[in-house]
Amino acid sequence: MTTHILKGDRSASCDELFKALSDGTRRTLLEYLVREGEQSVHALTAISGVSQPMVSRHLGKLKRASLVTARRAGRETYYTARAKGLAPVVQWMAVYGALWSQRFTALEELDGY
Amino acid sequence: MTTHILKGDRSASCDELFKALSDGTRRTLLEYLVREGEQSVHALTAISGVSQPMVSRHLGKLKRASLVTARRAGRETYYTARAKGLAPVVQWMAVYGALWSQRFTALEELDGY
DNA sequence: CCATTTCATAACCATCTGATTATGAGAAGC
DNA sequence: GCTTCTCATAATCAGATGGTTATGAAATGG
Repeated sequence: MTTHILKGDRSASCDELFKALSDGTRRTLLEYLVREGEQSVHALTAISGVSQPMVSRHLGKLKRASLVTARRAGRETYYTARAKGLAPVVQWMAVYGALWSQRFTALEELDGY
Repeated sequence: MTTHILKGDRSASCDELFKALSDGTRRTLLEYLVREGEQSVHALTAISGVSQPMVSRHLGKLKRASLVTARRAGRETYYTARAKGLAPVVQWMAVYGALWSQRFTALEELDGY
């Protein structure tokens, strides 16, 4: 009963993760956090192209998807990208992407990046 | 000007891909196609839990995201999972997941799968 | 203490999206 | 030829979602 939990366990977090990643603004925020490290809402608003309340809401979704963590310091809130948050999606990719073609051959074609 | 095209090129397909993958029913269809190979709309409807028109529409989205291909044979249409379709997402993962933590360490924790 | 900064929440709106039923167009079978 | 099967599209609808402005709470700084 421990193995073979393809559905039911992962799918919930996968759903939240894929949904979180399916928005361009959200990905922009996440990408910026990954590249630049911990950032305040203020800084994120500056680069997001949307209003501050919207940034807060996007960050909230990323947080609920476990893709970021928040740290309050005075009046600022600093958000940080959370590495392990992507794990369920990576697993999904590994199962279906790999099962289905060569094991992440595409990774070798990255070069430029 | 040739390199550093993180945005603009990939983001379009990434958006469509993540959106396509962000729906549970769509993932179920795709997963089934990956595991069982080419399937008719009829067969996919049987396992989807939703109506046939909805299955057609979901397949349409998967097709536009380049995740499946369609082959008409008589009155049936057979859909097939398309391996390379995931590439942009895999690349995104590689760039941000890797840049951000150890290079896909999560993959090593797959065991059960 | 008052003004300002920083953030989150509320109220609201337009649009997208998933789902349904109804319909229509082609193939197959009798 | 008529019926049946397979699929896609149209018409609709409820609810989620991205966006905005307005507001409020809490911390900082004169």
